Amino acid sequence: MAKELDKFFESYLSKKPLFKNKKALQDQFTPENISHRDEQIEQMAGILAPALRSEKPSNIFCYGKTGTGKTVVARYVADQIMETAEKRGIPLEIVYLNCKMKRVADTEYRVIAQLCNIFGKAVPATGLPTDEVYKSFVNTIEEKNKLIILVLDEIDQLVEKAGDGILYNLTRLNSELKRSQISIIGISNDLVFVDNIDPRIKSSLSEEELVFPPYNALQLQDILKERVKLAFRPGVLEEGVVEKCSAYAAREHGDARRALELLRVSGEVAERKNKLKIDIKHLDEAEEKIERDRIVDIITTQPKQSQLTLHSIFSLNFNGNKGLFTGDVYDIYKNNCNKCGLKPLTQRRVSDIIAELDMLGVINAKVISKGRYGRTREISLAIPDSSVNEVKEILLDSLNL
DNA sequence: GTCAATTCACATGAAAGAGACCACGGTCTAGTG
DNA sequence: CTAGACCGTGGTCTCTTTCATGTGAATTGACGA
Repeated sequence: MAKELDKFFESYLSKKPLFKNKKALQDQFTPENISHRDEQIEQMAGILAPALRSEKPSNIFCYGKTGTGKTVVARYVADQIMETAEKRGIPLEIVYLNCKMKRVADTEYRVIAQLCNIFGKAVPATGLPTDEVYKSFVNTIEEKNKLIILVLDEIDQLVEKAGDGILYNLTRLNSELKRSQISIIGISNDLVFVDNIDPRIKSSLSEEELVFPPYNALQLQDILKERVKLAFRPGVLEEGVVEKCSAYAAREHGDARRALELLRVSGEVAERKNKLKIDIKHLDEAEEKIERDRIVDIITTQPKQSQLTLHSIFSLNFNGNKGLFTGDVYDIYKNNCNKCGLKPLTQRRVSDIIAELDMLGVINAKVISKGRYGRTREISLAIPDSSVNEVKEILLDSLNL
């Protein structure tokens, strides 16, 4: 066995890798030139430019669907402006914070605490009153005596979880600051997000607005080709792979991130199969794999109660029932709870869990009215047949059934 | 047959509670000089 | 005398429960044709 493994590694190394630089296909990568976003880059640069004269730039609000280049553009412009500022010794600091990161920046307290930490003031992860942390934050940046640009990525997630109070406080902060100033760049995936926040905050937050429209298939192709040059060794892609890949992604609202992921995974699939080229079949496989991984990932990270709810839906579904309703699921769920020793939750909560599972795309749950027979959710599985068994295994395993 | 009222089985909202975390400050304890 | 262990307090955060209110169409039953 040891010898075989030895051989395996040898042959692995002797193989010519398909990838030249895989990083170019990953999320955090900031390419040197960004195609089809010149307009946004120019606008953003124009708005932020006053920072170089130590004047507070307007707050910017960027929105557009996922994978339309918002983050990349923001990072790119930030990098460039920082470079200039450093060269000239201009007191400017740009902080990037992704509000979606769980347990790091998804509540008001944590965002402020995180910012304090970034600015070099240690603040406990919890335990202090929020206004205390605010004070500490104000003092810290006041000491800095700098212009600060705060990039809040996925700001919609933050507001959804923590309310818009934090934005209000942040925008108001400038009046308390004497020596430093803060500008905010908010980035949101949610297009209607601005309509739901307090109009006062809205007006101060989105002094300038940048819209990022989805890429169309041709633009995606350009972007992919650009990255392919960086990421793969020449000639490893079959004809038509890039085209099909961008077509896939364009169908999904022009999401460039997804297109890049698809390409990366196809490369990995082909590599694992010892192929010298990546063809369209690999692309299909990659798509399936991404979807399967996504679902498996979602399910394994769910809390036990959610898993049990899902398991109950599974077992009902397997008995051939077509119309599954909340009440049925809850009955089975309660039985299952007894079986594996969990304390059953109330129906109210299970109803929410079902809604959450629907949001995650694991099941379809549609609210229907059955007239005299009440209102309920009609539930069905949204998992492709090919992964149903795998998921079932995972659930049984995780629940010790 | 038509129409409004009724009714069901939850959905959906709001508020409050429980329990896990965490830091802080005070007190106790054991080790050190 | 001091560092570290140990507690109680006061705060946040997440997950739940409790209580209240909302909802949409099948059903019902009165009414008129």
